[in-house]
Amino acid sequence: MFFLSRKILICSAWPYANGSLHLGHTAALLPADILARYFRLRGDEVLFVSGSDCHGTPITVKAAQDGLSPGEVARRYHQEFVDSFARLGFSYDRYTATYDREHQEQVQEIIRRLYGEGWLYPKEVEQYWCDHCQKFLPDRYVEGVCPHCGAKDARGDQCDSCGRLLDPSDLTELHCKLCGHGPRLRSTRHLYFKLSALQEKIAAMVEEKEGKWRLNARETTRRYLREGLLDRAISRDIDWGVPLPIEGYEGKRVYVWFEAVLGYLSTSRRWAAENGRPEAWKAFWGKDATSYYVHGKDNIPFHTVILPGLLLALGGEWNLPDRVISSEFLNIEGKKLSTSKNWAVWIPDFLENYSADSLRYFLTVNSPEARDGDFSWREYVERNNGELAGAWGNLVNRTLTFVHRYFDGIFPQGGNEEGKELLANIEALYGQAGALVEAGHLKEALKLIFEQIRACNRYFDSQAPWQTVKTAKEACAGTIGVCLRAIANLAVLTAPFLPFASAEIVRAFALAQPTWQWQEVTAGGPVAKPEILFPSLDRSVISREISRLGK
RNA sequence: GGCGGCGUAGCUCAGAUGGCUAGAGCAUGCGGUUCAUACCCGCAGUGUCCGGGGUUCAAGUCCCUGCGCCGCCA
Repeated sequence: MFFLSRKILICSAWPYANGSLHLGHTAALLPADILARYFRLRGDEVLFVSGSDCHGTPITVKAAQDGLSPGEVARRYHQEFVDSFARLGFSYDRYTATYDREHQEQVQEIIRRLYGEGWLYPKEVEQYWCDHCQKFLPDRYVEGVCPHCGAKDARGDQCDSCGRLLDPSDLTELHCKLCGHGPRLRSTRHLYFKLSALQEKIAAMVEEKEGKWRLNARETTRRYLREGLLDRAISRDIDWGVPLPIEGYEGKRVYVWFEAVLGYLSTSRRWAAENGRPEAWKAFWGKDATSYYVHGKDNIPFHTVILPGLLLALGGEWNLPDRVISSEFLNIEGKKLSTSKNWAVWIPDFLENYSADSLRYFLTVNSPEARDGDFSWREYVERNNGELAGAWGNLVNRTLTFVHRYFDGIFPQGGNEEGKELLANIEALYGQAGALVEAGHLKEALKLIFEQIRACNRYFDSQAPWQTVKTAKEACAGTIGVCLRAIANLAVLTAPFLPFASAEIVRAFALAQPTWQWQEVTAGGPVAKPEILFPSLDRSVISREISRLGK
């Protein structure tokens, strides 16, 4: 069959390396891995990149708290992220860190170029300076009394006790978070990016991509455009980040958000260089490629305004974001996730006791596209036991157990009319579910696949092979043959979503290199019996896990 | 405070461009089956589609307004 291989670029957001990965990150980033696995199965060429965001003020805050250097904090969490993602089954082609030298050099090169071409211009602004510490203070390092609730030690960006967003100048009795001395305003010079000049081009992009971005991404971007794009400072007076490579700006660092989105580009180039084809990345960034950007809704403007703005400023034929998959937030037990209150489920912890597949299943099937979702342990346990273990795991288990008990583990010949219909419906899923996945509707795709899993269980029941095995062995063989072929294909169809379980089934059937199309399994060969794919969870974990939240 | 999104069965969620007697999974009740991880299958429901106005032959779907949740910005 004629098949044109496409270039698919998948960019998933950069988790911030100041704490462990939690369920919120996973929910937002998971669609990227499902897409990557799907397109690879289809035979498309995929470049799936991301990395750890290792610079910026919050990391220096965390470092000060833990008595470490910012670099040590970033390295520690970066290593942990690499491990967590591997165990979650995330199949990045390249996962980097923003402190890597290659990344820093490329960011500096881009900044030099933008500066040389007049896209960056200097501007004097007033900022708080601490004489005692001899440094400019980021907003959150300026503390004082909150004008709204009177709390002491409100941060300059936000008051922790009343939750309001603030400007440092709102506060009274200002003091430096580090030394307690009073800061003063002092003028400083920053480089600004001429985003305002790109207003029309970015507006044109939004129209061009009409219907391909998630609604929240499109509307948020339109809102920014309506308000008019503003030039943004790309530099910061801090000492942890990529140094600005421009004369007169020594000691200043690149604002993390400009740097992190450029990481997609720098990581793509590194991937290409490391694979011995230094030019290979270009095809994934050109107009013939299709790009997917996957992140949480708080990241929208960085991907739909700033990154396109930088690419447009760089000139040339860049492909701007085709598909933007911005997920909503995930609540935990009905309450907003909060890392500081430990109202969160941490990935390293979660994976000690529960499987990645069951989490991938839950997050895919349970997260709404247009509003915040909810993770509750009760729901998680019930879906795991009822749908994953009960429907899919049990279908595999009952069928393979049957084959081993009555057919010596050999794939039997045969089929029947009802079976033909079932198999035709499953074959149709490759097209139906595939189209949904490509459009970013992962949940609908997975639900469609699970309908056929249930249909297969129904078929098994209605055929009652446990009876025909005694009375009509040939009919029984036909039934089991149909179920086996159904399972082999359902295993491929679920592979992007449940990679670990699928791999086991594929191994059991000895399918060589399955692809996203009907898999013919030859009768007469042996079928192995895998272990239980999805262990049932005891309901006691519900109360046990809930009681650990918030402590 | 300004802007945007959202508010649908007990629970978690589907329902572009208005035509539905409003759906799915789970949970609940009843029944069947025993190959299988007390699993699977069948049947049965249940909903002032957040409240209040309006447009229309027709509104969960469009408009206005109130309430609530979420995000962004200042």
